[in-house]
Formats: sequence, C-alpha cells, structure tokens
Amino acid sequence: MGATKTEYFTDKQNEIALLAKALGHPARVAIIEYLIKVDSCICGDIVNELPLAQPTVSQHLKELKNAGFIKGTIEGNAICYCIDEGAVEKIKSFFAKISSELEKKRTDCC
Amino acid sequence: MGATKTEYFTDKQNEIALLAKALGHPARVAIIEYLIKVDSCICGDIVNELPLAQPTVSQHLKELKNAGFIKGTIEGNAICYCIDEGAVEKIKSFFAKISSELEKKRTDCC
DNA sequence: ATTCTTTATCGTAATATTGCAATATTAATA
DNA sequence: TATTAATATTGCAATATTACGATAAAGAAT
Repeated sequence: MGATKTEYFTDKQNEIALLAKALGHPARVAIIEYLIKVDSCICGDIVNELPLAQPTVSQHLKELKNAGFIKGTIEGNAICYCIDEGAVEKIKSFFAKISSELEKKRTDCC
Repeated sequence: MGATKTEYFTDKQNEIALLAKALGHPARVAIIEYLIKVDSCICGDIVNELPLAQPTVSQHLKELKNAGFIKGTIEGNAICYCIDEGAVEKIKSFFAKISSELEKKRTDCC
C-alpha cells in the first residue's frame, strides 16, 4: 500500500489530478508565474529566480514537464521553457465548469 | 530536509499550491465531481461512491476540508458535505488569469 | 439500555516527494 | 582541446502521502 490507485478512477480524473498535483507546490506555482511574467519563453534564468538549489529547481521543472504543463526546447547550451497552453486550457476549463455548475444549483444547504 | 520550504514563497503562491495539491489526487477530484453532480450537499453516501476503504475516504475528505475546498456540517449522525465556493473561485480565477495572460503575450517561441 | 449506522482516529506499512551535494552531460567559447 | 556555462542525473536523508485494519465516538433506532 501507499501508492495511488489510479486504475480505480477515470482518465479524466487522473488527468486533472496530475495537472493539479503539478501545481501543488509553491515553487512550481512560482515557476509558472515567472514564465507568464516574462514575455516569451525564457532560456535560463529560472534557477536564479528561485530560492532553491539548482538540482531542486531542475527537478521541479521536470515535474512540470512530465505533467505536460511546460515544454522545453534546447537552445544552444541553455534550455528554453514555456507554458503549454493546452494544459492550462484543460485545468482552466475544469474549474470554470465546476464553478458554473455550482452557481446553477446553488441550494445552499450548508 | 524533505519538507516544503513554504516560507520562501508568497502567501498567494502557497495558497494556490495548497488548493491545487488538494485536487492532486484522483479520489479527491472524484469527490468534488460527485458533490457537484448531486444536487445540493450530500449527507453520507460518499464512501459508497468511491472504490476505497472508509478510513481512506475519510482522510481524503479531511484533506479537502483542510485545504478549504469543502465544508462539512453535522446532520444527525451523518455529515453534510458541500463545496466551498470561495475556494473554487480562487483557483478558478488563478487559472483564468494565467490563461488570459498567455493569450495576450503569445510570442510562440517554443 | 443495547444495537446499528455513520464518520473519525490511531497505528502502521508501502510508497512518493522534497531538497541538496556531488557528479555527469552537453554545447559554446576561448 | 581545455575551459566555462547551463542543465540533468545520481544518491541519499528527511518528511509527507496513500491506504487500510482495528477501534473509537456519537447520534439514531429498536
């Protein structure tokens, strides 16, 4: 025991959970915010922006990449990172849907 | 080491991370979806909806509650759970903002 | 009062995450 | 080709999460 039982849930549920989990750490929220703040993709620089050691940042970037949140392309000896719009769209519309459903059936029993 | 260095990040970043983390497990996504699907708040029933043992579900509910995602009120010997609209609004607007910023400055370098 | 039902908590095992020093890799540059 | 710069990987310790059996707690029903 100890491992998440992904096979018990739908693909959609697992996908949303994966994306949400990717942003379940303040460093990764900070990375996304930084990628947004800086116009265009950024090559390098991310390590200097965060109060964490380089291997730790590299690991967080890897997790964001694995979740599909960011893309990285090699640009000389640096790597250019940017946000994957598709991923943002997916999780954005999940919460937008939840929010609108909530408003529709506001029965306020609690 | 091993613990998240929350003190290095802003309150806002930690708040978003906390909410995102709460939905970083398919069972918790399923719980939220179920609470939405069923009109009004639901008293009981959640355990039977999920393919997990009762203590596990209870733990997931606790985490959603700690993150501020759901509220629970005692209703006889059952407990009535419902979604906290404020939390949904917060994370919804975070992703909506990310999405609109992305569209604004779409420079497509990757 | 006893039993049933519902939910929470405790204890514990398995696994995952977080963080970093040390090291490797890879490409640009001198 | 050595050196430098940027990023990744390895290895490991500390901590957190996931899952569940056993048990507790508390109100409802008999």
